[in-house]
Amino acid sequence: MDDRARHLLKSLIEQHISSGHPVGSRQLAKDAGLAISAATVRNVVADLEDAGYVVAPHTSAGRIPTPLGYRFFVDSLIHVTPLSGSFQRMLLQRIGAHLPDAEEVLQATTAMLSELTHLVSFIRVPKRAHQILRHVDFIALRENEVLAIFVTDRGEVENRLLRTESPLSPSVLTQAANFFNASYGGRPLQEVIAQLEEDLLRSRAEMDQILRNAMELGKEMLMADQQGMMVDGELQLLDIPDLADGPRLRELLRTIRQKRELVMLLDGCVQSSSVRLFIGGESGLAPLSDFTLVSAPYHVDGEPVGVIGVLGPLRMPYPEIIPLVDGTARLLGQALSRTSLPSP
Amino acid sequence: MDDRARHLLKSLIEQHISSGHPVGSRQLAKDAGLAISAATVRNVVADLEDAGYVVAPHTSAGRIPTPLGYRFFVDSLIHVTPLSGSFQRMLLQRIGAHLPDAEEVLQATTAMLSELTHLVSFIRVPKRAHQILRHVDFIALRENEVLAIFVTDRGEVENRLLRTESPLSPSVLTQAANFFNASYGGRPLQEVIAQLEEDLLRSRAEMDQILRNAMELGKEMLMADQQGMMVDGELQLLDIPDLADGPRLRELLRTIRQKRELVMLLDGCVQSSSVRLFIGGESGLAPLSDFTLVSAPYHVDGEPVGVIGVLGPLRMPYPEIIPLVDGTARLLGQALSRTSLPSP
DNA sequence: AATTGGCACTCGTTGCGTTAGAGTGCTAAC
DNA sequence: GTTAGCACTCTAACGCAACGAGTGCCAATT
Repeated sequence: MDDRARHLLKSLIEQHISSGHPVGSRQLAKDAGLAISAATVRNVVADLEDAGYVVAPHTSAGRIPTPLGYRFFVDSLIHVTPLSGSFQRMLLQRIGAHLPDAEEVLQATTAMLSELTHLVSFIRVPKRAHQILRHVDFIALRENEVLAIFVTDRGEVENRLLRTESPLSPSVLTQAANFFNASYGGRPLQEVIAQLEEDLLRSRAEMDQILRNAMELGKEMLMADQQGMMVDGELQLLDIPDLADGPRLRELLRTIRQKRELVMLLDGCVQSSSVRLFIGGESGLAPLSDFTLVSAPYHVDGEPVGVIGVLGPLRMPYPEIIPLVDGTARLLGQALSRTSLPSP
Repeated sequence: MDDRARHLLKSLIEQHISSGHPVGSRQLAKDAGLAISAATVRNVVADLEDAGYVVAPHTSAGRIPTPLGYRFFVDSLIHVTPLSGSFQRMLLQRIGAHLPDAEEVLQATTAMLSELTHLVSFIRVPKRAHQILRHVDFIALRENEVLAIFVTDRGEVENRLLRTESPLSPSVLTQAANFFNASYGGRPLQEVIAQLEEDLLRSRAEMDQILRNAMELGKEMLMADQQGMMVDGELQLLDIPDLADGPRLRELLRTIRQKRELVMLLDGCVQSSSVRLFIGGESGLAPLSDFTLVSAPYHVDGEPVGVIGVLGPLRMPYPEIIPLVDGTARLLGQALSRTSLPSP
């Protein structure tokens, strides 16, 4: 493909992104800024169609980009410019306003991303496997109910009500908690679970029951990761005039709701070095085939722990969206990292 | 209004609820089961229109009920039959499956209600004011960060990261927690807050800082009540063919999102003796004027603590919806009450 | 060999008149 | 008080023609 064709394809896609309509040869010739007639444009565009980058919705209409066309566009036709320093500072301020509560930070970040992009945004929550178990508590609530509380070094708290077969006295519970803290405290959650599993096989002490329950709670905490995803801005989807309602939108919303598939998709991006796009059917998920997903992993203390992203129509302003998602991911990681806390 | 008119109005509304179309005199005469001609029906319906119970969308169409018509319908034309025992047992089983975790119970209940009614459902979460503070913990996470954890007798846990000005040793924190538990434990949250406020004025001890923070956490727990609402089934709104998209739907979704107004509305129903309906504009909230809200308070241990409800188009199957909401409220209260727990 | 203007052709969109049907209100008869 | 009949109204659906945007192709031009 020669230079002129690339330029025309770029111009065509840009026009279609901003107008939403199919782009005709006449308009394209005018807007591309080339000293070229509409007829010549037609020839070139016909080649682009043969190559699969654009299609005509019907015989006598202009062309619109195919997913392949968008892919080529983002890969080879545009170069994204990083966010300006002042803009970054603004975002960071907005994200960081909710420190030190990590959950609130995540919520604020999705809300912000959705607002800035006018798209649905989501965050794959940070993995907990490497968080360190800081504290465990067993609290007697009523006769046969014990509340188990796990606290990690990042301030995440998970709790669960346990039913016990026989009433346990507060002193037994305190003892159990002390033992627990001594044995398992200060170690990564993942290790704790493994250790618990092993210990349970060996010992058959009277604490079995509470140990077992605690282990399950620990497992649940890790398990929660497997469906930990925050979504914001679903309403933005209703504002897309193109696919206004249609069954595809329904399908998409349901997919977002169910999370499972999306989470699997996102988890494949955690190790990516940078921003990553799934345009149209590239994700392999049927309900996404009319949409584009832009994702970027974020790192906490150097470890890639989660992914943020936005989801919208194929026709989205990529040159703005991509740096926004990328930048937000970096800033989020920065905000959540230990080093971000002001030293005393 | 005579008996026949009542019968016709009832029949008209039932037909419109099931078909969604305006109901004409011919159809109505046939379906009402009266030995009456269409012409007679026309006369009666004309009176009903004068009385404001029905309107004709345009000159040569049948009639559809007005909000006033629906109001009369639910007040005087139908009598709701309670849910069957076996059905109640089924629901209770589904609700209770998630005990003893109250939060999960609430979530399961909204999901169930939404699924059964095919409407948006929501729950005003139980008020915490009367819950008893069972346990407080202060945990040192890092240099200047302390995690405060409050536990109530119902197993609700709230936590918050506090920044302290100077590093606090674990022993100081333990001491603080012990003091806290001894002074304030076992009392209703509301009292705890009041007491804290008072104590803070008097003492100027070194614990001031942590006390103050703890008080704020306690306040936050109560405050959280003020916007505590769960929503499920927003997607159901998209299935309403009538107002398919339109700006009203958007407006409604936004209102649901913002919660504030809805929460205020619902709070007005906590003291109601039973199920309560807001048909059309009756709520005074403009975005609800094309919808009906059905709410019912639920009681925990005899105290009215929250409200559940559904939201849908004016044209909803009231004779099914009303007992469903009412029954679910009762069962939810039952599930959450202490007495529902199997005694040892 | 690439480019361009011209031209016939296609097809979606828009606007308009026509028709069919449903339903009403009214009146006169029962 | 009820009913049948009838003229009238209004919407929804359909068909049709005009319009215009856009294409593809060909022959002429550079």
